[in-house]
Amino acid sequence: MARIKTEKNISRKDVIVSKAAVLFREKGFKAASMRDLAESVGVEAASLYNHIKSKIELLHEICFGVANRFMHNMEEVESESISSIAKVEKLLRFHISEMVHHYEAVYVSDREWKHLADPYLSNFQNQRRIYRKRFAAIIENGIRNNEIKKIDAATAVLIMLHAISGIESWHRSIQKISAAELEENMITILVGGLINK
Amino acid sequence: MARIKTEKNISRKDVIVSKAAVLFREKGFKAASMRDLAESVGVEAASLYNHIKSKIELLHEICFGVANRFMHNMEEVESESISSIAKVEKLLRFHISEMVHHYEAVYVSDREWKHLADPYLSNFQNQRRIYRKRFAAIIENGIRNNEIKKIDAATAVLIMLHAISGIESWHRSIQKISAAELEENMITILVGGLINK
DNA sequence: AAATTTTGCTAACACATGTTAGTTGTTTTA
DNA sequence: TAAAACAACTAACATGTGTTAGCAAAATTT
Repeated sequence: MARIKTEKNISRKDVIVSKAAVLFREKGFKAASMRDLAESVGVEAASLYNHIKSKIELLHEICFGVANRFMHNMEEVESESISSIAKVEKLLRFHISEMVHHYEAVYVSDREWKHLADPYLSNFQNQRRIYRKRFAAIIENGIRNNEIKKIDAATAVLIMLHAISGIESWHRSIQKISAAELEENMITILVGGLINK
Repeated sequence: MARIKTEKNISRKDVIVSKAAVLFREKGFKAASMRDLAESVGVEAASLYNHIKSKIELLHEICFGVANRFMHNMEEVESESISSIAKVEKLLRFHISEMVHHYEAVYVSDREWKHLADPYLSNFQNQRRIYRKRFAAIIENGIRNNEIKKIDAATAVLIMLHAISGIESWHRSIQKISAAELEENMITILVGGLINK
């Protein structure tokens, strides 16, 4: 009867959620079974239910954990008194950093949220829509004061957010450039495409 | 005993594959059941097997159909005698157009290929890697003759391909800008970020 | 019109899945 | 150290899954 190992301030539930993120990223939410997860945790499937309510709860935890971090950052950036381009750059750098350092959770939140069930699903979609709107508002501000090219702000947001999710391929690639280099390259291309030269 | 309706030159199998693409896009490969598919085709689940070998065969058809179209276009673009930037732009416009007009299939091929089984899986991954390499080679060429900024070509490819997959959000959005407008915006931002001004 | 092929149906199987019940061992608390 | 809480186990269930077998009707070919 080997227990799930935990460190200080990390509950057994946290361990399970984090292993779930790895598994969901690898196989997708539907294809990953509770028995798979149990094996990766080192326990029988039924034992997981001493710590969690259901499989879908794991997806909630992952998705909303990520969404909350992004929302929090958005608030911080909005409140700063810097140029629109600088705000965009800050948001992008945060996205890149999250994708690099919390790869599994961010990836799962990005790709597997469809499997959430209402009311969580609507809630999540709402948060996303609001986030994109606020991102777009920053760009529109930049367009108004001629920092940024006259483009459709919503399209720009869409491009940038999805571009960053491409870091997935970087994660998997064998001969990676460094994370710092990756970040600079992405900023160069993405912000470079916005600036009104 | 109502038959699956077909038009000239469209086999019943084609009808099934195309309905499968819609369903797989909507729910994901694993979550979409053969009974779901049967219903959307207007037939009992078992009847599907008069036309296809297995569920996974549907994914093969979708993924390789898309991959082949892209590979074919790559060959065409490579053979033209135009600038590197013009080649990149042509490739991007093709991607955008495919995403707009064959939304479901392209989306599924992009997101659900993980569920392919070997040897198809390796084959598909290979094709993708090769495609990206050739795309990167075009960019590297552009860097060498100063058309394009000095950036990591692989990162640029990664950004652009993923950026385009963001058209998914455009497809779902309620108040869309026109497809043509979308295309111009994307080209402006993506190619604008590359050009060595 | 007869023969053959195609395409649909019902029924069923074998298997994997998420989850619960009930029990036993292990930690923590009093 | 006894009691209470926690966390693991085995067994099992209900349901959903992809798929096959066998048969009937419709279309196509001869």
